[in-house]
Amino acid sequence: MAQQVQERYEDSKLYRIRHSAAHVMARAVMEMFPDGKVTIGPPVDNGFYYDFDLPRNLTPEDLALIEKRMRQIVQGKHEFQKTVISAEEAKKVFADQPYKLELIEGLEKGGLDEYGNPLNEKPEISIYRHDTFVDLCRGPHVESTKDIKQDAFKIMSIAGAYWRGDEKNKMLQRVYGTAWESKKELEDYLHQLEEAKKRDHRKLGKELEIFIFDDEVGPGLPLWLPNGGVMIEELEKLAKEMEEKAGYVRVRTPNITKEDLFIRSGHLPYYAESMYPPMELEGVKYYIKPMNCPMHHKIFGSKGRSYRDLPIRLAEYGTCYRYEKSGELFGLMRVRSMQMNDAHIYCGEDQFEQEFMGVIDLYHKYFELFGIEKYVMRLSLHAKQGLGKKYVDNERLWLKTEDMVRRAMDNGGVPYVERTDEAAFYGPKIDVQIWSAIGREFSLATNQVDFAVPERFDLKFMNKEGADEIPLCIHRAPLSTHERMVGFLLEHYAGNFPVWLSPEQVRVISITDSQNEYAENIAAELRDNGIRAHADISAQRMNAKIRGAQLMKVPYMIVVGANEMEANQVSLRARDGSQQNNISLAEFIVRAKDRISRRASEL
RNA sequence: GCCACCGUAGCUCAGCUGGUAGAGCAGACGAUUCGUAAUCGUCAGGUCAUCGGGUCGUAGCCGAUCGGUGGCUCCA
Repeated sequence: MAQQVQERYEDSKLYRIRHSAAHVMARAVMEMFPDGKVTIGPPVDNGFYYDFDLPRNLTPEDLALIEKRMRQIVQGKHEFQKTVISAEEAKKVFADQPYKLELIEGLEKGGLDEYGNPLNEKPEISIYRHDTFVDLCRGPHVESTKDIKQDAFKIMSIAGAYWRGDEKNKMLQRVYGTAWESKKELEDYLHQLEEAKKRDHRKLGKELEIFIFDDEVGPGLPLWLPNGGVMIEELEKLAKEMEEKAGYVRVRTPNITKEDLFIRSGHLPYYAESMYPPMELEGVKYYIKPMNCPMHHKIFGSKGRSYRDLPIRLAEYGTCYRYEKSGELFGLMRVRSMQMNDAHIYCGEDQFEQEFMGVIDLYHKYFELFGIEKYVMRLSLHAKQGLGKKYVDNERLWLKTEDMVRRAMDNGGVPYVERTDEAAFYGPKIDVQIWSAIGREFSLATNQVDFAVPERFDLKFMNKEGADEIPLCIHRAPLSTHERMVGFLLEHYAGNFPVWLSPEQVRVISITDSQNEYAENIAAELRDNGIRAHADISAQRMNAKIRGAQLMKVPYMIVVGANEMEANQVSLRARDGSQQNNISLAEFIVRAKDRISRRASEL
């Protein structure tokens, strides 16, 4: 049976509605600011935006007025009319619009699109008109403004954005809007945004007492609270088990190192901006490490290696510090201090595919365990214009290693998308892209090929022919950093962690204080069995205790009253509200231990 | 780093256009001894982010700094 082909967003009616709504918005804004300059206004996920260069900053009141005016405009039922014109004509139409003139130049000269990226062929130049407003635009649009439902769009926010996405350019004002086919869809979307806010890891992290930030410690430097500490311990335990099975060995390396190491690695010229500045002692500069690789390279190079020893897989949960710009920080997802689920695999070229796919396999095991389904594997490639700047200047090796990765993924039948200009400076990589609750995209895990740095470290092994050979290095971090992973898991589970990951696994609740001692004994016995439990013997009523445990999303509540104590039993209430009354503690322990040992998702 | 917005008790928030602060929860204490998501009462808690300025006077005005939020740029 033929599989139904999903319509591309670019071909959908929704896309045309949003693109057209952007034009209508631009018209409303230009009415307010006749001297304002327009730039571009494309559809995006869930909506659209338009970038303006205006004589003054827009205010929230302005946005309300713009939205109101847009409603009037769409009701005018103006047709969108396309006209193909020459570059000369276009320049006349947009004579007082410098940004449009720049775009026309780009189109005319050799095909640059609106973001300044090269196009394969010289495109035609077209303009779209609705009523009084004309915009340089390749379309497509809806037929008439009446296709934009006046109650199915909303202006969302105002933000700064650089012209053509380059921070050297002027900052424009970007107005974001959302538009849908019906009022219902808009309402659903807005509701969904509200729901997403509830599972924002920054909110949950505070409520569940996972981590905090403190002004005196500094931005981007999370303090892990006891509950967060437990999760980290569990994640490390998981990683160590999995890596041991997969043939990794563990190493440990210092947090600071002499400047020389990063000069040799090549990180300093590429990476200095993201590093904390050096400290100088007795004439020697030391840096806090932003990554562990160079030290692992030193360990590999610390003795002679034979092809018989390869692959060598060095693993470490290394603590790194990166000076991310202040505006880039974002809860736990983007921090300045982090612990990476790091490892470096040194192998020969003939072993590459197996090792690389071994890592991908590890990813899949983790994702299955966590039930992670919404992610995209991205093959991140170099860009020619970045050679010698962002990327090591060796095009031949770039193309070769990119092809090796592509082939390995294809042979493994693993779906992925390709993106240029996203590689590491030393080689291509597979990034696992995920989205935070509020919709921001992040690379969770990464699997990178390094064809450049081993040579700089003079790493070698003796091959079968008795000759020195430079190994390839695979950098990988399937469990990301503790920071990003915990942030992601908070949102993924909305704080309802599986039992093995839950900071507090069991809360024992006494109904009256006659059962307090019984409750404490039960908690102690659970702890003897390796289960994280404590008794709530506060003077609150049982209902309040249960509420407290539910709010902290404790998976199991053991309730004990006079009946249970009399019969030497317990009653179980799980986080999902299910109950199992008057069972033996031993029976519960079997259940809890089963879930924990299997790292099961069910309660 | 850039643009915009925000910063009031541990937390969530109220405080109209300036007349020197209030609630709920949490906490302490007391009472209550209770069957699956909040028992009642009392008390304690803030130099309204910080610093400077304007004003007879401000938590509400202006400026700077620090921190946060939404984007941009950048990234695990």
